[in-house]
Amino acid sequence: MQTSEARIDAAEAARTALVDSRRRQLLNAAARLLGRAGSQSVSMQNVADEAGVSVGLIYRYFGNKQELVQAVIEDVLHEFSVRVAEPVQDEADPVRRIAAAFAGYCSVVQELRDAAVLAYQESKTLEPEGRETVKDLEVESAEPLMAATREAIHAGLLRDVNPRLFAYDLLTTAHLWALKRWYFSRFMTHGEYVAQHTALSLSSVLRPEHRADYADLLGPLA
Amino acid sequence: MQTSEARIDAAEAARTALVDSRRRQLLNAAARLLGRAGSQSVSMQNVADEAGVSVGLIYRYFGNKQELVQAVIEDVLHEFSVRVAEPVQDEADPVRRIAAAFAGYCSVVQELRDAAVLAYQESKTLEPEGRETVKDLEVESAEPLMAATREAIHAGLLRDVNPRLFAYDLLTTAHLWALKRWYFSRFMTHGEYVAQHTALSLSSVLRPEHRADYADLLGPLA
Amino acid sequence: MQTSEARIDAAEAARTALVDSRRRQLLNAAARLLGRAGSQSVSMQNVADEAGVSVGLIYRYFGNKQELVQAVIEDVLHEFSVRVAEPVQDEADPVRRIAAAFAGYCSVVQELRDAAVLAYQESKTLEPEGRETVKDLEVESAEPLMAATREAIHAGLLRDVNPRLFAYDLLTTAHLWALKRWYFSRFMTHGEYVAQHTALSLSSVLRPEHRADYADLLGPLA
Amino acid sequence: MQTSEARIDAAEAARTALVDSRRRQLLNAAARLLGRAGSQSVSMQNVADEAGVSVGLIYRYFGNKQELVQAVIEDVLHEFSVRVAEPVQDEADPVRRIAAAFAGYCSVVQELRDAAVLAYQESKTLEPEGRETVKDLEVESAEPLMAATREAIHAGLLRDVNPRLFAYDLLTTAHLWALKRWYFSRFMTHGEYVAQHTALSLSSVLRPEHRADYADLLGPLA
DNA sequence: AATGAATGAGCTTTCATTCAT
DNA sequence: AATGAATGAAAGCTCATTCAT
Repeated sequence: MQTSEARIDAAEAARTALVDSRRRQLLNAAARLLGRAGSQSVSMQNVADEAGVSVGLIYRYFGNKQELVQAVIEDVLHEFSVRVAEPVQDEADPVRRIAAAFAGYCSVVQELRDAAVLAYQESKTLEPEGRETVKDLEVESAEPLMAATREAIHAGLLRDVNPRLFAYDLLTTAHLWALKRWYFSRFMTHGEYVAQHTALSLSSVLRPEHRADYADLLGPLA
Repeated sequence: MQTSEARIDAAEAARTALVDSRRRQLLNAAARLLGRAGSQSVSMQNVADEAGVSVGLIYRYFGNKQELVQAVIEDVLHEFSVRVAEPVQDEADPVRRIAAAFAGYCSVVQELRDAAVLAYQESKTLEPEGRETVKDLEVESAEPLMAATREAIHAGLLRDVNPRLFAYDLLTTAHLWALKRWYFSRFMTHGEYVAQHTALSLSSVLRPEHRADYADLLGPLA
Repeated sequence: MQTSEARIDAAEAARTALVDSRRRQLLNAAARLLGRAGSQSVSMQNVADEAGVSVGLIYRYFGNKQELVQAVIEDVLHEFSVRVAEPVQDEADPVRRIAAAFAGYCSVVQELRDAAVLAYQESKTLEPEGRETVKDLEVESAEPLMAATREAIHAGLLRDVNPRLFAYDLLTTAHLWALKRWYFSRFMTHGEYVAQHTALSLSSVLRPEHRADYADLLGPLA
Repeated sequence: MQTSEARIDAAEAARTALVDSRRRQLLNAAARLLGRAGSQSVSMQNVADEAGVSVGLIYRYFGNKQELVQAVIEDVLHEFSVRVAEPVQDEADPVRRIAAAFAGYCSVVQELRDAAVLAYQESKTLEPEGRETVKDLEVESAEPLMAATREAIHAGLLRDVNPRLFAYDLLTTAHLWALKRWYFSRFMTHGEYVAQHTALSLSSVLRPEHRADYADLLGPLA
């Protein structure tokens, strides 16, 4: 038997769930629109049409357009963090964990290409506060890489490199495929892009005595 | 004593000079604003105000807003190409030429900070044709680096790396300071950013037998 | 009792009715202004003010200014066709039907004065496609007159005149009151204008042996 | 030997001549523009370009755009009056003089088509005062026809028709070819248009006893 | 909760007009 | 007398936002 509070809680929960699903519906519609027609085409009317609701309804879930755009970006970055955490867990060797994390970033970028470019294009239009949040999320998404790097250095596998620098370079290298695909795709596939950047990065910091252990990752640079 | 033709030529020259200086004035004003905010947030009225002229005047020098944005971007990229060519010439050693070219890119980026971000943020908003021109200019600006890289490989100083990949990575690393300064400046100066990336890049491709020759460039990674 | 479908249909119908009344409101406001001044001198703001709505609203009902002007003209011409068809039906005698049709045109012109001038003044400013539609509508509105004329000729009442020429002359004569009222009203009323042109037109083509039958229409020319 | 006043007069005359030729140059340029690209295209810049002078210069000869447009229209109407007076003089018979005047109007209309339409299209945009002048010029151009009509009536050749009505009808019939050529040219040439309207008009007012004398003008209606 | 008609500020662009040269 | 660079008001149009239903 339900107490009155429990009933209220249940109702509360139901409402929250509804709100969340509406927000999700709208965020997805906006993301779809961005991917299909670019950020130019994101008008409130277009988002409403794409989501199959009315313009007015959007304002029940987002205070204004700014907030919606902000939410879309944060949503994408969140997706990033989540999807990158997985492939890293299985790997015991810290160097191989670096490679796995980088590969993870790259595969998410490849999949969310258009959305990933968004952060670079729209960040200027955000409120300072929102911009900070976006930056925080980006830094956060580099965490797994940074942890693995620190560990690898500590284990004496890598030279004494600044982990924040090294990790962020790898993160941006992953992003770079989205921004500069037009160039790199002229002479290499995304797979080659990932492999060769893995090799170059590790080659720059792997201590000579351990290079042989990671010949498979270094490829021709071994 | 002036002939009548000489007088006409002089008048022509004066007008051309005036036109050029006006274009420059407008390009600079627009670049300042576009660097600060995206082109979506910059109105022609804003540009006019920033340049201290009337809206109407802009249209005497640029057909429409699109053309103005395009011209600003091309102008920045041109500046890039020009300013980067110099520091490279003096260096005979191809590896040191790579370092010099990278340092050159980095110093131009540092100086034109806001403008340098433009190409990344606005290129998606350009007309396809204009986009191609921008891409061509960007690729062109990587030429000195690519030439030095090829030479260094040919001289047996570097491992067998893809020069297009290696050179473009360096180019984008230089650009990256403009995009991610907010992060890197938390723990390093621009000078350190340049030095450490020079070291990392060379470290990844320098053949072991030549590392000693470039200890000054490799720093702690030597 | 209403079924759910019936309720939806009712809502649909209500919306359609609202849309129609809005369109009408805007068309009337625009027609009033366009009749007074040319479309070049009439701004969308003017139309909005005249209709008592906002500029933005006009664009919900008409894609752009061109479309609005086009719609106003077509609306007037449609009104013409509709209002002219009536007075003709009752008349059995084809000659008297010509006179009735002409009188009909003239009375509509008199009533829609300003609007009637529109087609003459704006047709050159329309898109080619729209211009064709306007021409078609104008030709269509001459149909009743042309039919009556053909019949009268076939009945041997009129000389062998080109019906397309004769009918169109009458149509434009009716329109002409709107264009040249400033002149004709100096020395005659609209009623006299109609009577005397009826007389002149019939006088030019009535076979001598039937003139006496239509002395009432020929007046002093009998 | 010149007196001082004579010298001043001569200078005055020279200046007046220069002013006139400049005005002419500009009016012709504007008329050419109208004929080629429609009234939409008449901007001060376009007129200046067409005339091969600067925009500023136009304002030395016309106070503003309004005045220029007005002058163009008046110029065309003046041309009308002048060119119509000639063919009438040779004809002694007043009925044939009517036909000659009508033919004269028609041929001028045919030649100045685009310019003739102008009066109908732009008159709404003129100042009230200018509009009056245009009307006066139009009435004036009907003078020869009216005189001939009066004479023909007085000579007992025509029925007792209102000469102002009859003459103006003919004048507008001439104009009508410019406005409705798109229709009439479907089934007749301009020559046939003139001949058949001459026949119709005369047929409506010629006294029966004189029809035979003008069988050549009446054609099939004889 | 949901709709979408209505608003109006703000954008890009044009062009008549001025005025220093 | 002649130029044309410069101005800025005003146009057409868009779209974030509101609110009666």
